[in-house]
Amino acid sequence: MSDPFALEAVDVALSPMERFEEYLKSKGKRITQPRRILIEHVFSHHEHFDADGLIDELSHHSKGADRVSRPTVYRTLNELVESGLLRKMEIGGRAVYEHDYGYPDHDHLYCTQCQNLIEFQSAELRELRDKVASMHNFRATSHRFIVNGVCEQCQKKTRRKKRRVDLI
Amino acid sequence: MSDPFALEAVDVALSPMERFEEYLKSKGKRITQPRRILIEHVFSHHEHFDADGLIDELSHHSKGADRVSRPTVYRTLNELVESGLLRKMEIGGRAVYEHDYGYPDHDHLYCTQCQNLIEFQSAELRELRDKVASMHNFRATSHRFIVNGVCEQCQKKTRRKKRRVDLI
DNA sequence: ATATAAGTAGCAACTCAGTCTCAATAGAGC
DNA sequence: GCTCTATTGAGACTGAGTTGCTACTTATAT
Repeated sequence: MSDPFALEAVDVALSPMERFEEYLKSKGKRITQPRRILIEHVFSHHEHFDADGLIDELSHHSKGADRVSRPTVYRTLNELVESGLLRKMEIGGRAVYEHDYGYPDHDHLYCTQCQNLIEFQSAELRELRDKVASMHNFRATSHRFIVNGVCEQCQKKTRRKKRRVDLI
Repeated sequence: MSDPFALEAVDVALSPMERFEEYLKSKGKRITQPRRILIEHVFSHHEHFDADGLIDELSHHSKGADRVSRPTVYRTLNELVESGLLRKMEIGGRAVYEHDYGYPDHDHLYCTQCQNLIEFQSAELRELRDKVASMHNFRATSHRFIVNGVCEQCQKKTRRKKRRVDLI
């Protein structure tokens, strides 16, 4: 049973690794082992993630060759955001990252119960944003729209719990 | 020359102080001097502010009677958010507060150049939010919409600077 | 291949916002 | 005023993220 709202990846000419190499070269930076490990890791699955998780996986629980230190995880995440490969957002005072390169623009529903992020796309939102911006002579470059609430599953769980309580 | 988009305050039965007292009583909490000082201070002007500013004004540069300690500033801010008097948001990894009680719902344009927040209201946004939410069987309770970009004044400044450079 | 120069990794120390502990104090109700 | 309990303030602490520094890689020239 597939999610009818799941977002499709966008076709891109270069792999994330290649794009990152372009970026590094353009900045006179070097393609190093830790940077390779990190980007490989980050683009091997498509979930939202935070620095802490990466540090756990790459720094704490890692044996020799593919270990990356804490500062380097942070440094490289910043470079990935800077280069447009990742998008960073703050949710509940916590930095969360997601793929940007090769992934369509979208916004999020945030379930305050299970902390899950649900993605959605809306052309109308973009239009609305640009309309409001132009009304204020504001040159919009990006936006962050997060809807807080309770997702379908958590609503069901809560209802079930309530019913159970009612029986007592 | 007044801002044609300035938001109007909403009429409310109780003053912020009175509302806060209601809240405190309902929670078995006490109406103390530091809490009074803080809320008085916070509702005496209508800008966006952060904990740091309050600490500066009330904790560092304050003489005797209306001094409030750093932990108490943080504690009370949380209570003010909890009680619905203030709204908290994260911008650039930094917590920013604004009046909620007696102030209409709105969202923000954030100028990445001068760090200013411009408020705007949009009924359409609310409708759009609820439409998207219901499409996902999501029960929306609130949202945060921040448009990043450059405000009118900063655009002018930048253009001027560019022109100056062009002359060289 | 090899030397060389410059960028980078890792460590540990640091910063900064926010929280916690705890002893002393001050509200609220009697 | 007295008592009980919430609260304050000081300082210690936490956790995310950053920085200074030295040893090490990487890129490039030799």
